[in-house]
Amino acid sequence: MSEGVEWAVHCCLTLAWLEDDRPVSTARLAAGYELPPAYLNKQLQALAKAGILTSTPGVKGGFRLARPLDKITLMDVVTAIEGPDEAFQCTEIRQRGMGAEGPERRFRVPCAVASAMHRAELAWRRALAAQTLADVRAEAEGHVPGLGEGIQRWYGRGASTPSPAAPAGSASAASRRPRASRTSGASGAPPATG
Amino acid sequence: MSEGVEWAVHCCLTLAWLEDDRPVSTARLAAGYELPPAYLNKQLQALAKAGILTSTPGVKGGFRLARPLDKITLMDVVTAIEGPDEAFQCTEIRQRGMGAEGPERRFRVPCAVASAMHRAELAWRRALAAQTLADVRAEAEGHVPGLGEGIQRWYGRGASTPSPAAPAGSASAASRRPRASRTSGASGAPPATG
DNA sequence: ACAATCCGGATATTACACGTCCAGATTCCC
DNA sequence: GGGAATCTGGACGTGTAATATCCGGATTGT
Ligand code: SF4
Ligand code: SF4
Repeated sequence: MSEGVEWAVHCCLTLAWLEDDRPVSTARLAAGYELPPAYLNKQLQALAKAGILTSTPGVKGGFRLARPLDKITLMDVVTAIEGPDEAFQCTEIRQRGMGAEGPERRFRVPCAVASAMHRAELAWRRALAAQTLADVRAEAEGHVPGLGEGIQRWYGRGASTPSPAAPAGSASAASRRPRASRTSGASGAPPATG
Repeated sequence: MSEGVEWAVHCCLTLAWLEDDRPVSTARLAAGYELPPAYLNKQLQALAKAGILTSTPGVKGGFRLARPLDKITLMDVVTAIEGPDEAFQCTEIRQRGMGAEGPERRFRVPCAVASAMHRAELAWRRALAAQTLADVRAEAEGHVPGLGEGIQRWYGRGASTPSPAAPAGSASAASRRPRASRTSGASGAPPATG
């Protein structure tokens, strides 16, 4: 699964925590997590095309949530970023080699391998669709009570002026951080934050 | 998911359908599905290292099932080929940018995003672990009754001599078939065979 | 008018799945 | 014993897709 999913979930949650219907630009969302702004913009565009975010152009434009968090499931976000294809893609190797003789038999009958994989995929998708971003937000706030306020403070919301300079070090040495190698593993359990 | 999973499942089922404890070489398994032999060998080695197959070297060597089909789950095969990593890998973007201030808070508390994704992954793994290759085989035979006998015939089993020449066109124009493009989609439902 | 922003495509870079090849070890058959 | 067939494990090459950047165009606020 591409890391764009993680970015997308975090951006949606951030937009919700701001509790503010003013749109937030790609640059500011990217600075909040030190992500490459141009690439993050691609993911946000995908979320907008999927109807999860709405985008407004112009100098005070940006992105905002298209609907409340409890109407956005994790399945929505994953599908918007990853596309609709299933993980297991059948290559029809069964029709090759010893199965490539007469087209008489083995046609149109459902495949046991593919349908077994399909059942597992369905279980995954159901589990994703059963969890809304509101659930995730609630669980996160249960772990870290001050979360929303901290984010609002970092974004300078609450003050009517949109805070001319970014409060912290802004975006500087952002990109070129090679995604943590999958083999190295490092820490095991689901790590910090919420 | 890599196509090696499909190859692995088909090879295990084929070994079971042969109803014969003589090992089958990589070359013959590859010829049966027109797969690149050297690369299929890599997948079979992974299955052997996972304890699903046993390999015997030597001129009459090859691979055979290490245990009966009803003791091999789809989860076993997928893990053997794909490795143990979860699909969603957290990059800890939460610790960057606005979250990179003091190490005092947000440490060691479980992550809501990661654990939600983890729950979905667990559902997928449970669904895979609940289906054994024996189930898949039974479902396949329900769809195409003559399956096992046809495979045994193609492999020349039943005749005590291991059939000096491959019955059909053997392996010739095997590889270089670009895996069906994921975007093209083509047919929708789980396709033919079993 | 100008600046900030989104939009969408083109392009570059990098990681990894895919595939080949080779030297070594083991076993079978003559 | 010698040769052939096979597995083993690693190095290597290849091609595609994920990652990342860039630019021209359109839209909107000041
Ligand atoms: S048996 Fe199923 S998984 Fe295998 S090639 Fe046929 S359709 Fe694909
Ligand atoms: S909040 Fe969860 S998913 Fe996001 S960076 Fe932290 S641990 Fe990873």
